[in-house]
Amino acid sequence: MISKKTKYAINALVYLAKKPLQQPILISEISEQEKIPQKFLEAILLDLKKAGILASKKGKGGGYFLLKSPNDVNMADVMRLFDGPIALLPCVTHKYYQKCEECKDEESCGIRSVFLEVRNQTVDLLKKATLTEIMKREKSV
Amino acid sequence: MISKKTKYAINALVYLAKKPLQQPILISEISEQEKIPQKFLEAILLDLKKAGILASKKGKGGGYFLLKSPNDVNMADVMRLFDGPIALLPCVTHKYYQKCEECKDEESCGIRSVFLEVRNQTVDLLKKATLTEIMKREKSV
DNA sequence: TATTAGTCTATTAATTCAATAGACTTTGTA
DNA sequence: TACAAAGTCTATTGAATTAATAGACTAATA
Repeated sequence: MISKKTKYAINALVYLAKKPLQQPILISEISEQEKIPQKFLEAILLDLKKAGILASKKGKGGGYFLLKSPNDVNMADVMRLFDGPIALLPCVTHKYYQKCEECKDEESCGIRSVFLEVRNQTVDLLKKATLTEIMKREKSV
Repeated sequence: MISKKTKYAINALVYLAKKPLQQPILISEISEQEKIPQKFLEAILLDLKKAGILASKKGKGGGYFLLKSPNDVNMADVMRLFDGPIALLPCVTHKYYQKCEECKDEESCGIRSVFLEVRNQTVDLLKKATLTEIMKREKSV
């Protein structure tokens, strides 16, 4: 399961992606519309800003807006930002790699082979799932 | 990430699958060979027994052995047993289904659509990953 | 009947998750 | 220029989960 943080982040991003470019949206608006505790949301948006996905404007008339193109924001990146690795086993991640204690030879490990395949497929799908793609899927029903 | 419990369970199952049918294997042996804390392993094996995957024999000459055929034990079932749902979102699981608070219409939700696809692909792969399959992959390198 | 080996219940330490509180800083505008 | 709006930062907390440990109990075999 992904954390609430990640889910909230995705909801907020989709919400912002539907607004006009560069238009600052209040945290309080996102919080109310998407039913996300405001203080919690503040931290999330800040992280998304630090990651270069969002930008913000302070003071009156301020708020958050998408910095990256909705085409360039995918679910794999968002999940990694908040939940860490997507892989189900540490010996199968790229950035957070950790060797298994009990494993003699990693290359010939049947368990690893299975979970490597799962990871690759999942990452593939999540990378294709951009904000644009998510909005497209919404409309098509 | 899967829990250590699940990982230990898989390691223990693969270990048992390599032994002769019906031959009871000591908990202590599995614990040592697979580097799993013995007390922790006891609980795991008990759960696998309750799930009908393993059987045990008490007293001298006792131990655990596979009850199901290695062909019928797959990673999806094992993961579900210890870690619960495989899906990344509650609105996309079968048995643990929960509606999203903020979602107006589930059928047309673009986020859900993405994560449903991820879930289905993952479950597919994990169901094919039986103990037999894992052992086959080990040899093939 | 002693010994071996699995079963059961309870507890604990550590970590992570989700949320909250409050003070601080920046900025637009009256 | 001062006030109010709105984002930023640091700290804390409660709950839940994970990983592991301890110890008493029960069943089976030689």
